[in-house]
Amino acid sequence: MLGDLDDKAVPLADRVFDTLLLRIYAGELAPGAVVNEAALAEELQTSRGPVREAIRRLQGIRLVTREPYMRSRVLSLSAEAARELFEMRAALEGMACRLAALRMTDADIDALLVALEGERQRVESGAQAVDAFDFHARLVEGCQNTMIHGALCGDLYHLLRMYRRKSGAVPERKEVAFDEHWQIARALRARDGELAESLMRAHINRACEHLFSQLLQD
Amino acid sequence: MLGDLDDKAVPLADRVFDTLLLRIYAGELAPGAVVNEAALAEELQTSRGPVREAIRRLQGIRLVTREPYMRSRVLSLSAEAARELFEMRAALEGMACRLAALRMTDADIDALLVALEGERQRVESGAQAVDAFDFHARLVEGCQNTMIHGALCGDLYHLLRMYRRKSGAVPERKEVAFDEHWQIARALRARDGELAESLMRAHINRACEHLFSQLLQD
DNA sequence: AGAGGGCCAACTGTTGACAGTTTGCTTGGT
DNA sequence: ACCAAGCAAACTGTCAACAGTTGGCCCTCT
Repeated sequence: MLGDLDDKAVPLADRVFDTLLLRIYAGELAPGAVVNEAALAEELQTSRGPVREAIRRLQGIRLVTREPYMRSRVLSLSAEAARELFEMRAALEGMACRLAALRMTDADIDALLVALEGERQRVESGAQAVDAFDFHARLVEGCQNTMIHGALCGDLYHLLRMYRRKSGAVPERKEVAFDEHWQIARALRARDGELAESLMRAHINRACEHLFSQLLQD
Repeated sequence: MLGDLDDKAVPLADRVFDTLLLRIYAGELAPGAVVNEAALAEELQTSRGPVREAIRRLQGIRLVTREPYMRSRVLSLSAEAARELFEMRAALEGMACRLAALRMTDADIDALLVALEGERQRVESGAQAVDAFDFHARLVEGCQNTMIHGALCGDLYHLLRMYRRKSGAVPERKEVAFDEHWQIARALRARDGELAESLMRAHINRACEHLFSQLLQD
């Protein structure tokens, strides 16, 4: 009863969901690929029930298509959908930024600035920056709106990752992104929500254009 | 082969989903009420499979809580969650408005103005305005972003309906709402996305405050 | 009488079999 | 060679039984 601490029962469907999400991230389930309940069930050593449930959840967050009786496929990425994704992100993350400027504590903002400075040194020293520190995530948490947080860090983030993967790993935008982050942080410090929002929107628009330029090289 | 046009097979799970959604709307499944798979299955003359799937979909759009092995309940409404909902709506619908100002055709905007004028006459003549004409829905379609459209007319709309129900039927805000709609439409006509967005945000904020004043009367 | 622990009922999670629909291949006709 | 109808395999949807977990009831002990 001492080494038996895994007493939190995790439903199979949840684990299958995580597995499929990882496979989509890894490109193992590439965009457009069919998602077969029976095949996955056999491969993952389970029955079709949990697999079906996991697929339905993926359909719920739009990572997999759904059409009754027709086999579902991993979402295929289009430039049009990417545009929509970034427009939605600009709307939500801009608002998150505005709210964060009103609601984050001084201590939180200071901590953010410190982390940003650490990031700068890491980038300058040429070390491969660990992505562990995520400026955007901290900001979105700072807005104190779980609904916006859930949308940005959930559904939208999954989609964004798919596009990032498609256009190859992030190539040399770290320095310019850092400057833009720094500007936003200063707006937060000045409690200027209006400015913070428009800076964040511009930042996201530039990221969008950058991704498009990568995308159109095919 | 002529009267046999219902050849679209509709899965049971979909119909159960619609049924449950309607029951939540109607208050038959009130906020906080437990949602029992077996009981619903028996009542709806089906097995637990489709019912389970429908519940999982409701959980996906946050209308029902989810916690493994624990009975799920219809979301209970809080003032905090209402604030978050309106903040998110302001972000998305504001952006939709801005984009619509850029993308709607002149014809579409004219049609919107005509419909708005018809609405005005209907309101002035005292006739119970049919809610069929929805200014917001038209606008959101005009932004040509299916992702934002899906979020606003899907998940968020379901939640909004629950709050509207809780605070009783819309009491006398039709005229003032009409004026605000008119202002927004004029901004669209002038192709002023910036103005249209801020007008829409203000409009939503006022609706939010109005709902809060109703809500706090308990 | 109140607190703590163990049992039972009800519910959720999982499984394998069965039913209905789609898809692509085959087959016959032109 | 091409097209259409039809057939068969594969897949999704549905079901009923079984396994695992939770929450409340009752019983005991202090």
